[in-house]
Amino acid sequence: MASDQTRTAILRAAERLYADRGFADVTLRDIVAEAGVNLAAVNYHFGSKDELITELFVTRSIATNRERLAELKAAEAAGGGRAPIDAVLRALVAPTLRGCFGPEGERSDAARFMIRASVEAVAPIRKIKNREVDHLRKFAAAMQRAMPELPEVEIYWGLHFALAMAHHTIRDSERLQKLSEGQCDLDDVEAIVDRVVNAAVLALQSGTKLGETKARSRRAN
Amino acid sequence: MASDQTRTAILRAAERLYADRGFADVTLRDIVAEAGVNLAAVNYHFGSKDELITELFVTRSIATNRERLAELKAAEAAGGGRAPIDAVLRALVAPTLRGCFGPEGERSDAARFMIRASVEAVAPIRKIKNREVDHLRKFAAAMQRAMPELPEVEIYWGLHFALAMAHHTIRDSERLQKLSEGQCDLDDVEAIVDRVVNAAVLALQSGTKLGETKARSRRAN
DNA sequence: GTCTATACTCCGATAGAC
DNA sequence: GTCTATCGGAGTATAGAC
Repeated sequence: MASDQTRTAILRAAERLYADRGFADVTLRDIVAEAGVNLAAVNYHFGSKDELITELFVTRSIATNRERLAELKAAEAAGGGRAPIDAVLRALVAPTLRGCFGPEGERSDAARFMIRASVEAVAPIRKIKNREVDHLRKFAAAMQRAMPELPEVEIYWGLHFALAMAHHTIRDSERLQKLSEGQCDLDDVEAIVDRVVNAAVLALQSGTKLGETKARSRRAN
Repeated sequence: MASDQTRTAILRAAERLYADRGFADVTLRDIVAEAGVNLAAVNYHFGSKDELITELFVTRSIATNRERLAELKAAEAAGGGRAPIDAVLRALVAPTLRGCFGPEGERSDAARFMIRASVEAVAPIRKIKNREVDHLRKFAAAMQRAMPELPEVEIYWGLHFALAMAHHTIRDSERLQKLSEGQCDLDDVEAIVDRVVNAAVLALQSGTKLGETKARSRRAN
């Protein structure tokens, strides 16, 4: 059981240091010093630095995905197997956003770690995100139930754009703050969620009107 | 003038190798071998690996920003100092998207390098992107001229979401392909541009209707 | 001014003793 | 399971040749 203590100590120290200083600035030697364990223990317990990062990210990712699905199930149950489109999109983006935003001082190591994971996009984390497709398919299906008349391809674009706005808000919140000179309030998580959901719902319906805008744009040139 | 040859050889080799294999897998020793120059030449001409990457990215970035501004000026000139909102947003996202997409086989080293820069988000490139605020402010101003009745804060959110959709489409095109099983066509650049612009225009107007959607969502829960 | 050879520091990984 | 010692390879710094 001393094994588990060492393992856990490494995980906690790594999460905190990565959250504080980012992936690029933290070495395994920093982590083991913080955890009070030996350097070789990392490779013994995790195999490699990348696999340590993978385990940290997967753990948090699974928790977020669980929340997402729970919200989706609840919304669909309330609607008798079919949730309105904004509720589906809310279930998709809200858990991620809630996990990252909120009053800056109160952010947990886990929250700040996930922000770093979005911003720095290190190799092991990119690999995992590319395997998220199966999970996303469940939301695509729910979106189709919500809008059965919409062409399937529009569903995928809409889902894609919804994630785009959510993740980009996490990743580039600093630039948005600077650009707006503080006018965009990033401390009110629920307001951000409303904003993203709202924009995503409209974006979802925009694909079917592509001909009109194209014509208007061409006329302007 | 031998100086310029060495410098240029390093830049070309670096851009090509980074485009082919990504930042994480390419070392300075790979680059100097490809360029046929000595290892120390990199530090002599650029100072550090990060500054080499910075120079590559800044060069391409300036070119893209020039295209963006040219399109914006043209659109505003055609409208007598005021362009329609979709033309402004098109000027913002089209040059970036055109530079990255198109038939996969025909992509230049520069295009593939910029895709890598978006996907891997390495430190020196993140720093530059955070300094792009001044450039974006010109588009915020043009957006305000196009929609003078819209609250300023909505302009910033709209600009933010437009960039979100454009960049996320570049960054996660692979996942979108997999999710849609090839239904989302990423070879037709202009269609992607139309789609992003269209969604961004609608997203821009969504912020003012926040109260309504919130009420609808709450009712659904 | 340019370029080269070489050495230095630090990283992640591993073999083997305990 | 844990630790020591060490490895190859990374980016960097510098002395000196041209």
